[in-house]
Amino acid sequence: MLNSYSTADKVLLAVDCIIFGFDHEGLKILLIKRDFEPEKGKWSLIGGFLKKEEVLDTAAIRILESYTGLQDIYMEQLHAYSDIDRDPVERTISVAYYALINIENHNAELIQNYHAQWFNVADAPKLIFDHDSMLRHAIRRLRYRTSIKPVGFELLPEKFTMRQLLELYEAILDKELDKRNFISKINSLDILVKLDEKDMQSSRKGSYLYTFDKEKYDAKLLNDFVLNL
Amino acid sequence: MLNSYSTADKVLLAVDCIIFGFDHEGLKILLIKRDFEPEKGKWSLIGGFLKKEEVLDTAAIRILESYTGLQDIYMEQLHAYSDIDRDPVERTISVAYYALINIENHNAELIQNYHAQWFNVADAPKLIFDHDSMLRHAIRRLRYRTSIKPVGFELLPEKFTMRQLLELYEAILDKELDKRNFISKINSLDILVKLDEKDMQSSRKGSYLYTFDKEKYDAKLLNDFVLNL
DNA sequence: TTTCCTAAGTGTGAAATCAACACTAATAAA
DNA sequence: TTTATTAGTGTTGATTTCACACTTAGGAAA
Repeated sequence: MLNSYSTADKVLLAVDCIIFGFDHEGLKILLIKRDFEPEKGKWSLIGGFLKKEEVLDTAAIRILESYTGLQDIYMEQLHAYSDIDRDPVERTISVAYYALINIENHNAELIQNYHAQWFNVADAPKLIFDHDSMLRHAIRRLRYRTSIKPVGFELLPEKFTMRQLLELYEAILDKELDKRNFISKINSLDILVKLDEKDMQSSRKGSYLYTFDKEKYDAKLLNDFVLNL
Repeated sequence: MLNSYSTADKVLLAVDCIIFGFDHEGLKILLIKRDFEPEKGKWSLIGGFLKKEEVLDTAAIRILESYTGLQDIYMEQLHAYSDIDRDPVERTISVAYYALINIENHNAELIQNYHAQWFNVADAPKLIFDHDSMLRHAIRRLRYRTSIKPVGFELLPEKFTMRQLLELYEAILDKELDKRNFISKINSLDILVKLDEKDMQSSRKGSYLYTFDKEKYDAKLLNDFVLNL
């Protein structure tokens, strides 16, 4: 009987988290060294099993915290991976989630205590199972998403300079952008507020700081505006 | 222990299929009347349970065939749904898939034998569980996808007129498109072949038939070209 | 056979957007 | 005071998008 709940197979359901971070060096990915078998000692995405009475979104948040100490990170669902032998121990389907976070906002020490570590996306080590393919997939999605909705909220400090925003986009898209064109496109979206304050770290002259205007940003988000960079 | 395979919960994993079809009346959705409890007799997406030794993509194809007789339909994964009580009988996570098919290419009688039925997307009945939300989500995805890659292969007969293609896009996007602009944009993609044949059904004058140039289409598909309609 | 009716087919110009491009200004350090 | 460094700022030509309307072909009807 096709539809019988009682005879249907049950499977393990895992959640894997693809955490992107950004700092002055570029776009990074957070990995952990597995401390259990199989593949103990190898690098891996942050993952764990879904609990029976738990929603996937929540599981992703819980699992991420349990392995890195990172709290309340908003993640988006990427894809469900179900190759038969993707996990050699037991048949496991994995739902991957991804997020973008500001590396500097999060306690580096804490993350280290958990044996998690940031890698430049470009030179991440080989990962276990099908995690490399998840990562590739997530990068593609991130680039695409960047062209539909502005990112930045999650990746930059509350106050940031135009240069930081530019570099963030360059890191995500992996290409150089024209400074003037970039600034005018961003300004035309009308989601940033220019502050009176300057950041004096970056140069003698100092550069103005901006913040996101959360209200305007949210209002615009509803209709997936396109940002052609 | 967080990582123990042996103590992790196992859950039922379902697959639900959102099958869009197109004919002269517009965009439709294929639904079945459930013939088992719970919600017996209500309209529902086509769904079933994943088998233990089965990949999700394959399960989607199998389940669709088992309920409709439709064979080898290519579907894309949409999203995994995991609300705790989404299925009142037992904790079930569902991975939704969607596809676009040409209604006329598929045996209407066969579909009926299985108690499946086409509905205009605009006036589909209320569906069980969270299927309404899956459907809304799928429509959004379909519209978005339309702007990145041309659809049509799956939805139109092998030979079709420009008007049919136009109407397909209008149905998916739910807006009117300018005939001349549409034609020149489609032509600029250079993926259609104009045949010497005319379709005489539609008018006295008759309109030229086209086919997709599969090779050119595939070549272009690789780099997600944007089609701004 | 002529007239009529219907949908097919076809091009242009104005407006908006995109992409390329380089110099001046401010300030701290030397 | 000079120097060195990054911030900040507009224009132009090219391209793309959008709005828009008349002619043509051919079957149907008279």
